[in-house]
Amino acid sequence: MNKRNTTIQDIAKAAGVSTATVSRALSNPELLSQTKLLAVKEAIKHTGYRVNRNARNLRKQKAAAVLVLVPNLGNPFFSKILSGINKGFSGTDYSVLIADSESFDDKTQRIQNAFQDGQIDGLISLDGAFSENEVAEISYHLIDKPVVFACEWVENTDFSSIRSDNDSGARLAVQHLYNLGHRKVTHISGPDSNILTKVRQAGFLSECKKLKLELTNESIIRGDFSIQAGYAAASQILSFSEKPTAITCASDEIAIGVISQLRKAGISVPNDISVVGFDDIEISNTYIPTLTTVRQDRFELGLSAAQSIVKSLNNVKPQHSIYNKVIDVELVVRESTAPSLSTK
Amino acid sequence: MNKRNTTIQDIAKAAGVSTATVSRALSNPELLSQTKLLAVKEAIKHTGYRVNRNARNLRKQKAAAVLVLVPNLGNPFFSKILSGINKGFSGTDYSVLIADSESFDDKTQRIQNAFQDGQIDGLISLDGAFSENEVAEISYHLIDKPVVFACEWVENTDFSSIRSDNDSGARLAVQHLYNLGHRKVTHISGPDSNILTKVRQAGFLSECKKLKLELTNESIIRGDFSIQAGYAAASQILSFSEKPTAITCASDEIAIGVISQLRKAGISVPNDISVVGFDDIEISNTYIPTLTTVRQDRFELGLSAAQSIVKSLNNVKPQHSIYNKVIDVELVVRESTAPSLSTK
DNA sequence: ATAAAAAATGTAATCGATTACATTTTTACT
DNA sequence: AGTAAAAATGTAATCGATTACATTTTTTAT
Repeated sequence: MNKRNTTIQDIAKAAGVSTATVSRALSNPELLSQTKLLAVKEAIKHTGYRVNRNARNLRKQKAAAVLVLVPNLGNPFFSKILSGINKGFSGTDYSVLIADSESFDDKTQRIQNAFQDGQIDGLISLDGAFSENEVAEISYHLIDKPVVFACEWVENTDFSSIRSDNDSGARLAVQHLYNLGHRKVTHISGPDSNILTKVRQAGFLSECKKLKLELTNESIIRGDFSIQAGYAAASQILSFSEKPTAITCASDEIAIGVISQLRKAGISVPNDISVVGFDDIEISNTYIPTLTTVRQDRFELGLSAAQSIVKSLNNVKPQHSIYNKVIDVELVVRESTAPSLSTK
Repeated sequence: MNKRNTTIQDIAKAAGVSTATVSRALSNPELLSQTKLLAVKEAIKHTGYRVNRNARNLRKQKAAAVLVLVPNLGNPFFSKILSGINKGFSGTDYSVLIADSESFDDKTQRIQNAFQDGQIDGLISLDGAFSENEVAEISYHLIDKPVVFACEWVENTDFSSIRSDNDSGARLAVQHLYNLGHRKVTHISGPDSNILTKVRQAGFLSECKKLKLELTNESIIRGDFSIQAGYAAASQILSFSEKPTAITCASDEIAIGVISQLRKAGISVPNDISVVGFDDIEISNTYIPTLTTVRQDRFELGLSAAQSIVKSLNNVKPQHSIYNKVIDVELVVRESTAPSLSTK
C-alpha cells in the first residue's frame, strides 16, 4: 500500500551496478559501456523508475523551472505570448511557473525570493514597469541569473529583451493613412509610464513630421490600453472643433472602443473616420468593421524569450551577453480604413 | 564571490541553538520558548536567510506546486480562469505550473510523470477531454492526490469539479427568447465530444420541449466554439427554407461569427434575427451590437478550484471526499436580442 | 521537597540524487 | 609482454532541510 518510491538504489541493485553508474546512465550515458547501460535501462523500464526532481535539484543547485511574470493574467492579450513561452520550454525539462504582478506588493522581493529559495533558475517578465530602484536591486542580486523581458522592457538597463518593432509599427500606420489621403491624424496612446506607449507615440510623431502632417496639441490623446480608454478618447474627439479624418491607436482594444463610441454618435468608420489599431488580437478580424491594424507576433515573442532563456541556462558558464531581438511587425489592412473624403 | 548559500546550520550557529530548533522556528514556532525563537528570528533577519525549497521538499516528500492543464493556452477564454487560480494560490506557498494539453502527445503520461517526479502535489485540469482509459490510469495511479476539474469535467468519474450551471444557462437563453416572442429557435453547439456542448445542448432541447417550441433537424447545428464555426453555421442557416427568428450559441465566439456573417448577407441582428451567446467574454460588451449572453464567472471558477485543492492539500490525512461545486450563471441582456417580428 | 508530566532542545538519521576521488578494467603502443 | 593512458565503474561525501528519538529543563501535583 504505502510503497516506498523506487530510487536509484533499487535500480542499482536490480541492474547489479553502483548508484553512480545508474546516475550516469541517466545524465551521461556516453560514459558507460553498452553492457551496463543496457542493464540499467532495462531495470528502469522494468520498474517504471523516475528521478526525483527535488533530490536532483538539491544536489545540482538548480530549480529546473522558470518564472513568467505577467502584468495581469486576466488580460487575454498575454495568452498568445504564454503559449509561445510554453512552446519554447516544451521538450526541455524546465517547468513554467506563472505569477501575476498584480497579486503581490513587492515584485522585486518576490522575484528575489523565488530565486533564493531555489524555486527558479530564470525569469521572463512581460511586465516592464520596474522602477530604477527595483532594477538596481534585481541587477545586483541576480547577476548571473538569466532574465529576459518580452513584449515590454525597461529603458536603460542591461537586461535582455525580445520586443516587437513598435516604432516601425507606428510609422506603418501613419504611412498607410497618408497614402489614403489623410492629412489630419490623431493618436490615442497608452498610459504615460508605459514603454510601449512611449515608443509608439514617438514613432507616430516622428513619421507625422517626416510626412509634414499638421501636429497640434489635439494630435495625441492619452489613455490606457483598454476599451474604456477608447470610449473616452472618442468622446474627446467628438468635442474637437476640427476633427481628425483618421486615428491611430496604441492597441486594438482602444480602436474597438473608439469605433463603437463613434458609431453611437453617428460617425461611421471607415466612411467618416479611419481607424488603425495595434496588436492584431483575435477579435480584430471579426469586429465590424474588421480592423486595420499592426500585427505583432505574440507567439513568436514568447517563443523567442523562452529560447533565449533556455540557451543561457544551458551554457555552463553563465554568459552575460545581453540579447536583444526585435521582431518585425506587419500592417494588416482591413475594413476600418478608407481613402480620406477630402481628397476624393 | 562564490559565496555559499546561507543554510540552517549558519543560523543555528549564529543563534546559538541546534538546527532542529531553527527548523522548528520556521515551521512550528509555537514549540519554542520565546527566548530561542527570538534569537533565531534575529539571526534570520540578520542574514537574510531563506529556506531552500528543494531540500525541504525532498525531505517532506512534497512539491509545493500544482499543475494547471489548459486545453489551449493561446485561447484567451482561459485567462480569467487562470487569474482566479492564481488568486486562489496567492498567500499559500504553492507555485502554479502551467502546461498546455496541446503541447504533448500523452497527457496522462505527462501528468503521472509530473506527480512521480515530485514536481507537483495536485492537478487542476481545465481540459475535460479524457478517454475512459486515461481516466482509469489517472484514478489508479493518483489515488490520494488531489485532482480537480474546472470549467470542463469528465462524465461518470469520481474527480472533483467546479463548473458553471450550464444547463440553467442554456434554459435562460431559451426562456429569454421565448419571452420576446420567438417560437423558432436554432442552437449552434460545440464539438460533439465536448461535455459543455452536451449539457448546453440538452438544456436547450429540454427547455424547448417544455415551452412547446417546434424542434426539427434544423434546430441544432454542430460546430466548435470558434468564430469560424459561427461563420459556417450562419451560412447554413441562410440556406434554410424556413429561417429561425432567434439563435442560441454555445459560445460568444460563435455568436460573434454568426452575427458578422449574417450581416454580410444583409440580415440584421437583432432586427431580423436575435442571437444569444454563452460565456460573456470581454468583447461581448463592446461588439456591435453588444451581445446578449449567459455570463459564467470564469474568475470564480478558477478561484474555487484553487481553493478546493489548497484545502485537500492542507488536510493531513488525504480525504477522498469528492467536491462538486456548481456556480450560478446569469443572463446578461444587451442589444443582440429583440422582440420577434412575427408577434409584433 | 520530590516524583511525574510536560515542555524545550539537541543529536543524528533521513529524503534521493550527483559527483569528486579512488580503483579497476580495457586499450594502445613500444 | 609490459607499461602508460584511457575508459569504466565504484565508494562515499554532499546538497539543506526535517523529524524520530533521546535528553535536558521546567512545570505541576502531592
